[in-house]
Amino acid sequence: MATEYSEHTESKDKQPRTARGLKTKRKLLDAAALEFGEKGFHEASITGITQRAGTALGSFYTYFDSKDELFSALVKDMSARVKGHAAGAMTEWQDALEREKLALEAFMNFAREHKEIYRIIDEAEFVDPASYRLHYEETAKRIFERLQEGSAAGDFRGELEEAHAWAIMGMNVFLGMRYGIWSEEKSAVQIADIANGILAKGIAADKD
Amino acid sequence: MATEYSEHTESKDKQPRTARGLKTKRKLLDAAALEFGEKGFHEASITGITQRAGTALGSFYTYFDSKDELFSALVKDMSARVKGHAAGAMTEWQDALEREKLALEAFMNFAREHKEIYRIIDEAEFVDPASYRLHYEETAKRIFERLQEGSAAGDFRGELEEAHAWAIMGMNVFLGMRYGIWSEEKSAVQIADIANGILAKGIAADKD
DNA sequence: TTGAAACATGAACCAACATTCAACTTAGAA
DNA sequence: TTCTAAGTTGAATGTTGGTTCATGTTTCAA
Repeated sequence: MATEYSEHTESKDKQPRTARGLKTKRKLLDAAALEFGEKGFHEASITGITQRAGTALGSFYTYFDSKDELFSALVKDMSARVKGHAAGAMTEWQDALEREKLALEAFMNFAREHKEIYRIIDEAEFVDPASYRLHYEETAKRIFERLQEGSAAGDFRGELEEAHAWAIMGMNVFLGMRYGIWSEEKSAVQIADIANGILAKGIAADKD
Repeated sequence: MATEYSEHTESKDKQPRTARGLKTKRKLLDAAALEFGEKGFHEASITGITQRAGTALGSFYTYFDSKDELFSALVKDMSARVKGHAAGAMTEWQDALEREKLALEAFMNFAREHKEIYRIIDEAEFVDPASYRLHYEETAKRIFERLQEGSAAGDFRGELEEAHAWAIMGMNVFLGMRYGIWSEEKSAVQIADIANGILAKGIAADKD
């Protein structure tokens, strides 16, 4: 199942104009996601990408201006995919706390199934810092909006601010790395429960 | 004030044997931290490093086998420095919760003062994954030990596990990036308070 | 059917470093 | 003072891999 890639920032005159061209470009994009995911940006080579895609080296430059531009396009697409996957998972929930649990659970599962996406976004910190920043700023903004809704609904306390969203995001990202990418010794649900416990009551001793 | 660098894993026959050699090596190490911090591993060049250090290109290879080996040495040293700084800040505290606040506050301040260290450790994920992993695994272990001490002292609840440490670490790292490296719109104390509030009571509404 | 625009191809080009090395200088022990 | 090991130097080497381009093939509208 081939993937849709967003086209926002690509140079105007490199869009495929025929069905054949479209297919080739898609093969290149999918191959690139694999190559970058496996080897990282600098170890990855255009040759490697075109070989995986089964096209000639030169064909790459029919659709992309440079290795960097391709990576950039990929980051933006991966970012959108993560976002989409999380949104799709947060449909049925009783209260704001449960919604956060679903968000983390979805993220964990997504990371496991698409380790290459995780790596590409992470590496953007160095290859395409603007996209990296944008990705996390938008993610934080989305979390913050959920927090505000939660406060309004009486599920969360009232004084939450942006930094709370960044804290939650950091939690999620690191748990995703450790228990999603590095090892799968615990289930996504188990991890989501632990994180949710922190959000629900912190880690301090019950004083009753 | 020149910095001490640990020597664990360096090749045997490259240690300086005179005061002059020691000084040159230190200049190279300090210059490398700057160069890598500013440009990142791949954009950084040996030429750039030796120029900053004010030595000849060839002198680099008197003390290091390769660019990778140097980076590796740097990561291990930075890791030790972060650890040391945090430890130094966590001396005076009343309860385990306050200790965690001090830890984050120290980390925030350290990140601000040494943005290049932050970047070097982060980039190790791709340049020297083993060191990256080790850095975070050891940090998590240290946090987990504090959590256990806190539980034993009755400050934290009892069922805390390793994943709680990873969650806290993720929180800290992301807050450090956003409010330490990217901008300083809030003070380290403000951020530490917010994170500590999460650890103390979570984000759920008070139900009384 | 046909012709021009799209697309495909891979050899060749080229610039950017990391690394080597042989000649030279300095340190410091005896 | 002398001599050898340690350290310094920067031009030259070599490799890697992104990018270009001239040539050949396919598509599809007219």
